[in-house]
Amino acid sequence: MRLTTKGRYAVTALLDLALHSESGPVSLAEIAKRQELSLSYLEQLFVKLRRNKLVASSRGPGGGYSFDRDIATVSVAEIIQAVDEVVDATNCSGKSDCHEGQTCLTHHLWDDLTRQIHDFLDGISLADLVQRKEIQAVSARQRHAFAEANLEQVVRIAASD
Amino acid sequence: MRLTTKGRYAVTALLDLALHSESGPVSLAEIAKRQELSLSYLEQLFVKLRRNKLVASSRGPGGGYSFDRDIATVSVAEIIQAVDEVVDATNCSGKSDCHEGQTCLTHHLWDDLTRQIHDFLDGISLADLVQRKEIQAVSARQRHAFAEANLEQVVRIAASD
DNA sequence: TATATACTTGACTAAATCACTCAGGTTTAG
DNA sequence: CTAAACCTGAGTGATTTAGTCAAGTATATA
Repeated sequence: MRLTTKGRYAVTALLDLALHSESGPVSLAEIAKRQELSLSYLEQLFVKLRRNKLVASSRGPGGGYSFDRDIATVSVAEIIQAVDEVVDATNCSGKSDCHEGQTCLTHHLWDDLTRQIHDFLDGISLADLVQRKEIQAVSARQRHAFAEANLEQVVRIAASD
Repeated sequence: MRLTTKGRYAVTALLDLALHSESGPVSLAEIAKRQELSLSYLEQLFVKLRRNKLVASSRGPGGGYSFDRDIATVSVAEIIQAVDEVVDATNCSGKSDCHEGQTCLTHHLWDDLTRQIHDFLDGISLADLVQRKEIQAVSARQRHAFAEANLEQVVRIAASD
């Protein structure tokens, strides 16, 4: 289990998708704007998420991404693994012949830690996150900010006429 | 809590030190040879370990490193923090203003994870590791290999006369 | 059917980090 | 005095990160 911003972005993006998927597919452009992530980078991540059957895509106007499964079955661990490829990497690159063809002194320790992290993240689903109060609070604030930005734009367009 | 080979090396080196510190200070050269780590790299790590009062050094011939404290009070978490400097880094670089001056959607999740990892590693001391059967087994094998290598060298020197 | 929207893919890259090496020190026991 | 051992800082090649850029393809809707 590797922990980089790539995995964090993927979790954030899918959580955003979960929070806005009531009314049909959500475009990456929307997610990118709301979560302040690069659109091109999101595209890369969603290729992997789609290949791992976490999301489904629909093309054309009004298209976007939607979930392929019940979000209660999608764990954070699965999302991170989908985008990060290398599953292990906390210990001696997964193999146990890390020291002179033998296991190294602290091999078991890193193995235990990897398991610990995995179990923690595997126990949290997107549905769990959607329920969380802090996340609902942040999401509400984002909706508000987004609506304001839209309004501003409408005003600007009206003024330019 | 950042997890790199640097931290892993530090833990391995200190564990090796713990396993061989009965008879006075242990030189980095010994540790480097036994654990197959670069001596110069170990030197860098031990500067930080010493500054963080985890070990004490004695210079000159017969010198080396020894523990400054009871190894039951030295946790794995502390060792990693000593060499890795940046304590956080699993979440939004430690601050909570990660998104438009506000906390980002998944901020709490990464906070929780960081705490989880820290607590796990903080609950394991060097004394705990020394007690572990797997570690004693690996250590015994290393002692054996080391003794053999020494014998070989003695034979080679004797032959070159 | 035209066209704009949105997904899809692959190549490329600047910057940062990692995992060291190298070249010199300084201290001190024997 | 000298060799063993710690101490320090600068440098470096390889890899990874976090993207950008460019050029597509598919399709809903007008």
